[in-house]
Amino acid sequence: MREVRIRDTMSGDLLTLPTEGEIGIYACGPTVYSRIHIGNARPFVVFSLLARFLKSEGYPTKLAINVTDINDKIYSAAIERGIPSGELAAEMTAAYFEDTGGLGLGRPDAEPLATETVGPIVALIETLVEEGHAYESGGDVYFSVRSFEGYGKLSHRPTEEMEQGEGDDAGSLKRDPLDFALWKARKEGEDTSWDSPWGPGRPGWHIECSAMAEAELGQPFTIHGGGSDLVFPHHENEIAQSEAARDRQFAKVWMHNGMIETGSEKMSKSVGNIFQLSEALDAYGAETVVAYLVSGHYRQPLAFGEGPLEQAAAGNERLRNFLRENPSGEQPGQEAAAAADRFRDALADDFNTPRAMREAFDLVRAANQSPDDPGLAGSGTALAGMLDLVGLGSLAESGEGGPDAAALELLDARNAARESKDWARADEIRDQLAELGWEVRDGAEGARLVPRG
RNA sequence: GGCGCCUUGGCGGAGUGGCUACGCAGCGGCCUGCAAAGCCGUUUACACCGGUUCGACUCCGGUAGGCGCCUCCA
Repeated sequence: MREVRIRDTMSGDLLTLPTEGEIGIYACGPTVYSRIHIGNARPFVVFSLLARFLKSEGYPTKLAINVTDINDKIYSAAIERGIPSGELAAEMTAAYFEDTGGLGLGRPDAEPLATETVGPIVALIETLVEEGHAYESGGDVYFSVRSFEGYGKLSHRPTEEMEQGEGDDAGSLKRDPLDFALWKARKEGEDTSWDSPWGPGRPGWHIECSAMAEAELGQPFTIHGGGSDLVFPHHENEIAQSEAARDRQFAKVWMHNGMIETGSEKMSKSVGNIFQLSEALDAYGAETVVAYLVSGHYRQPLAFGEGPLEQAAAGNERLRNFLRENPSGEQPGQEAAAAADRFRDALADDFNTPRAMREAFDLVRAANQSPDDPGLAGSGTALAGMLDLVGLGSLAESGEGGPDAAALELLDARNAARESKDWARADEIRDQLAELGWEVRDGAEGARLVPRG
């Protein structure tokens, strides 16, 4: 079990994860009012792979990624579509599962829905009201920011000059412009609501995550993650709610991923420069999308575009070529095993996936240089294991079956042509094989067929 | 205005006070009947100006440009 360190947003320090007890990870998932874009996919991939790595290191780990299916945006999007908001949310939740499923990384250990956590949410708000951290006002309930001393400690903001809201006109019901809604009374045109001690309504943004995180992981839990754009106000407010209510720490480590950018601008629905995950998967495939996402350090912004995606695909091809020639099976020699160790070391050091990938590529080059080096024996086995950690294990799979009879017949014919040095005929057959989707590679041990990229 | 971050070779993107990141692309070469794959070499990368230092891309200060959050946002 390696010592794993993660950069903590609150302290700015690299914190070592505890080696005792369960590692609980809560990552903020999407608000389901539309299909998710590639930027939304980043935290899903980062935290899924982090959990995978921790489990492989022997850490008991539980990853929870929520679905926020109650939100103003859902109401407005449903009205626009002319369908019930519950229907829209259910549809987009299903689309989210399908889109993220397409990444081939499996599911998180828990995927709670806000609509299924209303009971704990109401209970949490009641506690806050009882403790004097929240107050009812016209059917709404607001969190009293000034009642929580630590407010601002995550985002490092002075409470002066802060105001917040969800863009509605509820401000007049607040005692203080800093306060934010925990519960919102049902309004005209809203077709879903839940009963509460304050009348029918629904949870505000933020409170659902406090409730779901605690329900799934307890409090405190180890890592709370999400996009860096959630630091304020979302995560700041989660801390305020949970710590004010329970009087103990909420999460030990705050881990935030950087934004995906197009033309140095954040990909955002409001900017209109979005690229849906499903589109990226359709156009490039899961392996390319995952390789692209692990090509940069999770905390840094990552440039998006055709170039980066195609480069990721080309890099994958290099790895795939190697794995084709060096299938898994043989035990890794000393140097191959050392490369795998360094790969894991890089992941243990603030989950540095690009540095880990360097180890993968370095191993490929070394093994290609010295195919007979006993220390590098079993490099294919080592590499496949490394890549599996970052969701690219499928590169080691041979794909859908070998060449069919027709292709093999052509290959035989070409071999015969080459035998008699009939190069024109051989090249002609090579073209025919290309049309069937096979690329011919002549090697020392004869010609072989490889699926064309 | 407040808080924070960034600026690396054609592109993407790590990293370190002195030692090749890596990948992609280009160019030259090796191998090959020709290709492909692979290997080798290659275009002296660290925004700018000062400072600290024996030595800075890597620390400090400033300049320019860019970005994020402060309102919904992964």
